[in-house]
Amino acid sequence: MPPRPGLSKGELEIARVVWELKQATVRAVYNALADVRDIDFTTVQTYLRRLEEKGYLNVRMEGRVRSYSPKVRPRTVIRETVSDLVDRLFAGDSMPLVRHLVEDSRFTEGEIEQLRQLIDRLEGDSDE
Amino acid sequence: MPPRPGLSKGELEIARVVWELKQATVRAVYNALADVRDIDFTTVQTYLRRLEEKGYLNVRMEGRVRSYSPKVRPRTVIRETVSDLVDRLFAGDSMPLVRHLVEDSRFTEGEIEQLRQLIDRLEGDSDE
DNA sequence: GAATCATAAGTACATCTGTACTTGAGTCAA
DNA sequence: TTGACTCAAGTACAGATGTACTTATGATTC
Repeated sequence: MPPRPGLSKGELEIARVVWELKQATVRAVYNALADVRDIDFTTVQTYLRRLEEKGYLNVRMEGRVRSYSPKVRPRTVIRETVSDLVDRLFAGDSMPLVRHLVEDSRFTEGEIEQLRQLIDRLEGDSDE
Repeated sequence: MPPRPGLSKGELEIARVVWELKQATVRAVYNALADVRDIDFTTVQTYLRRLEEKGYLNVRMEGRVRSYSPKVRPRTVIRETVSDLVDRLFAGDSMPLVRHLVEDSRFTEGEIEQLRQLIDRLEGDSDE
C-alpha cells in the first residue's frame, strides 16, 4: 500500500531526528546523534541520502550545505511502521501491544491520568 | 543487552507462528502462513533454521522431521522488539506509541472497557 | 596563497534479508 | 522396486543495511 520502500530500523532513527529538528543539516543530525551513540559523520550522510532517495525527506541547498526536512509526515511513517509491526508480531491485533506497553512502561501518575482521559475521549467519538 | 542478534521483520512473523502453535514442524508453519501469504516451503525452512541459529528456537527430531519450539519466551522477544522500536521512533518514550495506538486502532466498546480496567489496575500496583 | 577544515559525492564492502533452487535420502503406494 | 512424494540440508543470489573510506571542492586561517 505505501508507495515508498519501507524504512529500516537505523533509517527510522535518523528520520526521527530530522522530524525533531524540523529541518536539519547533516551536521545537525550528527550532533544530535553523536551525543547518544557512536556514529560517523559520513554514515549519517549516507542515511540521509537514502532517506531522500526513498522519498521520505526533502533536500534544499543552503549555500553549499544540504538541509533536509520531512517530506512524508511523521504520523504517516509511524502509522505504517507500527501497523507493520502489529501485523507481524500480533497478527494484526493491536490490543496486545497496548496491553504490553501499559503493563511494562511504568508510567507516572500524570501519564496514567492522560491515558484515562484519552480513553474517555474515545468513547465519545466512536459510536455514541 | 540482548545476547542474541535481533530479528528481522520476516523472522518475527515466522517466530510468532511458532509461538502460536507452541511447537511446530516446517510443514505446520508453512500451512499456517500459506493461508495468509504466498511463500515457499523452503523459505519457511530457511527462516526456521536461521531462528534456531540465532538462538530463538529449539529443534527436536520427531522421527526424521524437525520440530521447532520457542527457546526465548515470546514476552521477552516482544519486550526487546518493542523497546527497540520505541527507542528509534520515539527516543525511548513509550507514551506517544500508546497514544498513537489508542487513537488509531478503532477499538470496540469491550476493548475500551478492558483498557480502562488495565489502567485502574496500574494505579493499585505502582506506588500506593 | 598554502595549509587546514568542512562538506558533498562517490565508492566500498561485509553482513543480513528475503526468497528460492537443488540434491539426496527416507517413505509410501502401486 | 520403481516412481511419486516429503523433508533436510546445502547452496544461491540479488537487494537492503550498517558502516565508513576516499576524493574533490569550496571556505577559513595564517
